[in-house]
Amino acid sequence: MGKRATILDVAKKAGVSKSTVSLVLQNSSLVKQQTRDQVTAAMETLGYVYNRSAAGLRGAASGLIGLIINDLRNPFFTEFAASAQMCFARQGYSTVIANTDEKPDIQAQVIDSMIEHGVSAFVISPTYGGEDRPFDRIERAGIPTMQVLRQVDERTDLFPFASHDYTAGGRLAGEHLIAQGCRKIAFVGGIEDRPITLERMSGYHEAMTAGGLAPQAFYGRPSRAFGRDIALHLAKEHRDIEAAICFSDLVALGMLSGFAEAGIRAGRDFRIVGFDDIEESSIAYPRLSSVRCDSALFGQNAAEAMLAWITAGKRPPDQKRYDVDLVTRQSSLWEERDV
Amino acid sequence: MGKRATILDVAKKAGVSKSTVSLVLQNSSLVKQQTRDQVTAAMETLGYVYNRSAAGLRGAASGLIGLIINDLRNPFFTEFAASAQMCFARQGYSTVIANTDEKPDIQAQVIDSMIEHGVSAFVISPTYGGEDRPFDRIERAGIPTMQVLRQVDERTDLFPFASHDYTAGGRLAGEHLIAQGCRKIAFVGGIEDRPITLERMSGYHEAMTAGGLAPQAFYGRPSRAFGRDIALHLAKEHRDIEAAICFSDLVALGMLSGFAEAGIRAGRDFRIVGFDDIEESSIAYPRLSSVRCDSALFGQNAAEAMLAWITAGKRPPDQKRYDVDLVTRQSSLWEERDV
DNA sequence: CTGAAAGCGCTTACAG
DNA sequence: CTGAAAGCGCTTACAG
Repeated sequence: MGKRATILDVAKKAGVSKSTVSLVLQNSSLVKQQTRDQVTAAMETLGYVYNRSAAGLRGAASGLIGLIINDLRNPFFTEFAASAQMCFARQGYSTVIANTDEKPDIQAQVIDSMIEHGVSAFVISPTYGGEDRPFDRIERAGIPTMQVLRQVDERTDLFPFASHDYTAGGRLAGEHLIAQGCRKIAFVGGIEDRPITLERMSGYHEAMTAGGLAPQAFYGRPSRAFGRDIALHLAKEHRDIEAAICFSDLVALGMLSGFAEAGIRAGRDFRIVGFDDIEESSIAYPRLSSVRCDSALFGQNAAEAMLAWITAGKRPPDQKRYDVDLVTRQSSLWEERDV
Repeated sequence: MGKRATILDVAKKAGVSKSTVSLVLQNSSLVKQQTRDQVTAAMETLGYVYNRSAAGLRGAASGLIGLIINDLRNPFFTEFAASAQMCFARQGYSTVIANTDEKPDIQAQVIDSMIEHGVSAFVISPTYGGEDRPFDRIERAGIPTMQVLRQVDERTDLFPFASHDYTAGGRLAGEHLIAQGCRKIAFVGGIEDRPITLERMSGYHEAMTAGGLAPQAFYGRPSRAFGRDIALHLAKEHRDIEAAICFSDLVALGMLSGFAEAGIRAGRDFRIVGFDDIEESSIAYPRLSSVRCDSALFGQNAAEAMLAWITAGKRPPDQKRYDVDLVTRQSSLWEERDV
């Protein structure tokens, strides 16, 4: 295989100095086109590949973005991560991704490791819990960092936060179900007292209060399995409840499955609205109504915000909430023509 | 924020030479415990972080693994990627992940970029198609590389291939449905003529031939949407077909949804077996029978094989097929007690 | 067990 | 527009 070619080899081949080669690499306008072409040709024939370690040592940006996700298996986060990664890739940035699986110690380890690798920026959907403040290491390293989807560090002036306007989403869902004539509407899923749960519920509370109705919550893991279980539970013990706003589509899809099992017709006997609008929701049966938080778009927005920060120095605002909207489908407004 | 501490600072603080600090970093046994402790303490108080760029320049392994996935949004691959990444992380390796979205040009770009970053190894679930052989750049760079789940380069002596024993899985599924008394059994989903489709079908063909039955295939994208559409199609045009083996669980889950919509009771009126056994299958309604290809375990196995290669020089075998088994659930063997 | 020295492949002022 | 020189923070023989 031989040794990898260096800029010195390229310089010799092209008949210029190595500084010139370096300048070509930076796309500097100091080099005239003809020289540039010679150098490029030499790189081509030598099979030269840029050595980023060497560049990094001398102070150049690594072109590596650290993307840390609390639960990469959840399609909501997968979609976000994949979209952000592809947006970074289009701009020539590579993305180091790590799944922390909601474990603070893994998150701490992964952050340290990425700092060692010299990531130019962090985008983190963090894990809750853990002893010390997880971002302190990052702060010391002075690496631009955005927290997304979950805010765990209050210093948003240091670590700007971006998420969806969940409160508005919960309100839209609540108002919609009330407009459908539902009175007993439950909120299903989400870990009690977590910020996201509180946000998603707060809009629901507002809508219920405005309608003079009493809210009611069934907390639990935001998983299909929980949704299924709660549907079976409601079918047995709470036949009075007419509708549910779910913490996430995963929960809602699980409820769809559970109601099917219990012989209850979702959309008719029981109305359901999910949260997130993942791809599956639009083809489930019945089609699932959901508060759309466009993950793909959000991933792209977050990536672009970060790129603007590290390339143009434009720090994102401390807090940014992206709009959501309600997509109504069969599960909350069955009509005969849908059959 | 000040400048980041270097080994020189640590050495001064600990009252040793910088070589000693470096040795401590390598966990060398040449340094006695007391010295090691002093150095470690100095690193602690200085907030020293290891600079991998510098180390990489001097020839040390980067500790970076390149993981390239053709479709990161598909839970089958997400599960694999997340599991492999976490396995690498446990051994102190960071993982650069890229989703190629089945696009050969993105794959080529991503490979180049990762080579620049000096990844120590590649694990690739490649994209089909594209002009030139995508692995040639890797070969020149001499980076250990495994192709997983899809074989696109015939040189498995250079790029060992690991996957599941799909043929056996198809056979198990076929034999099972025949044993259930089905005669007209279709194969649904998968792009025609792709190696994986051929593998998954071949076992089905074997089983059908052995049973004196005629195979029949409906090709298509391995998505929920396709499964839903084909179920609606079968319900209208092919009421004679009694059962289906699906290319993937995604297709099978889509069929479940489509049959529910068409008023056909999956598991009773029509039997279905999926492929992959993703998490959702065990809680879908009806519970989906599936050929289990344990993605999480496979991801771990692949990661461990790669780690053995780069740390102990043990190259994986040219071809490795991991066993699969059939998990039978309601969708293929409904019985009254299941109700 | 520890220290002094060279060098990995780049980038960055500084001259010319 | 291009060249010579220094140096980024490590690792690696080589002495001691």
